[in-house]
Amino acid sequence: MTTRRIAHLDMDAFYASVELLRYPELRGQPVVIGGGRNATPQTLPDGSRRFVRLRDYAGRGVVTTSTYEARALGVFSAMGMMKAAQLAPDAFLLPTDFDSYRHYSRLFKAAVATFTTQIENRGIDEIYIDLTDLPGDPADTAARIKQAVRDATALSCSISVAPNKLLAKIGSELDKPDGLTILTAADIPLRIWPLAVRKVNGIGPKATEKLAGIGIETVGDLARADPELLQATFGRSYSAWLVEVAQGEDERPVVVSSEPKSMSRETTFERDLHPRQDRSTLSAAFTELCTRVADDLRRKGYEGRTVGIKLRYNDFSTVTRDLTVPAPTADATDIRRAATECLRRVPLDRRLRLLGVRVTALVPAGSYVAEPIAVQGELPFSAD
DNA sequence: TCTGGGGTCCTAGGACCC
DNA sequence: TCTGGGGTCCTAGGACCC
Repeated sequence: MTTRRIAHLDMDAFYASVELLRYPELRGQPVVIGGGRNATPQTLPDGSRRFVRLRDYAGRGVVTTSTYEARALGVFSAMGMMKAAQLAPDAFLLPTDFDSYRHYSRLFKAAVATFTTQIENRGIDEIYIDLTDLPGDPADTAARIKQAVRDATALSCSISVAPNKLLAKIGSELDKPDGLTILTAADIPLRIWPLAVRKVNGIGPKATEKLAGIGIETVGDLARADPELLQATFGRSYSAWLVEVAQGEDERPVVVSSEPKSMSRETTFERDLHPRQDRSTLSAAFTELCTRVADDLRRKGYEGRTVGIKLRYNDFSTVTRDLTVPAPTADATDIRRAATECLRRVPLDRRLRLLGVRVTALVPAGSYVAEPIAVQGELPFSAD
């Protein structure tokens, strides 16, 4: 078996870096991307721009991303905006502009595609690349890819080349920003084992806490852990995966194409809404969500058979309900009808923070062929 | 003034079928 | 008497990722 050469490419502070292309005067400043439209800078009559400071922002929401200068002040992705404002009141705030980020995402992916078709999308700002069958030194190829991305976008990225996706993903974080990291199996004890388990893609907050509970803080601790104890703590499947992770093992292939499994829209309200007192507001929002999901489905050419809702109450507890309908649909009215059925099965006695609508069990539009309807003679019982 | 929005994958129980 | 077993679908929840 030959050793694979898998690269992970991660754009550096992607959203923030795209914003700095548009607002170069903010370069070198702590900048936070988040906020809604009320974070949009104003252009003054003299042509200069007036930016919103974090301390002036009022509202719900979390930090989407931040520049390295803001991170130095302790402001990271997913942090509540209010907490971020306490840490960095003078930081500049900008609204998220997904259209722009998608544009630059297409540009950098097209640049990489001039090297190979063996690319796996992992969201808007990162990809895996299988370099195994490309001629030449993988480190040299990675350096050329970085340059091609810079030429196409004026943005920097970090790349790691490793024997598998697990290690490549970890590696691209080791030398950020503008990093190029080569990892081999020999690097595992020296460079991987000292890392906190949280650095592993797939070990999140909950697993990190449970691991800490049995004295495991680093990947090295995990490598030395008793497999029986891991199994007792995490179950068979996840513990087996943890054992592989600790050895830097990962056989997952680079998956070049995949079909979407679900499409959804959800919204967090400016203030919590009461199902009765705010009935008309909620109803309008509900219809809007159904319409947007239907539009997404149509635009991308899919239909779905399972319609679901998601409610988040004012205490942040979340419930979901779903309903499978006889034939797939991308129609807003059908979706709303099914979603309304779901709503009937959920307690509506408290204020709602969030409402969401989802369609799953997707098939390409038009591919569905109806099941023949059973005729009476085939029923297992007499109809009369 | 805690805690977004769009996803994937996994688990687990019950229904239902053979 | 004592309680098959495998497979799939549906539903609900949760962990995790970007």
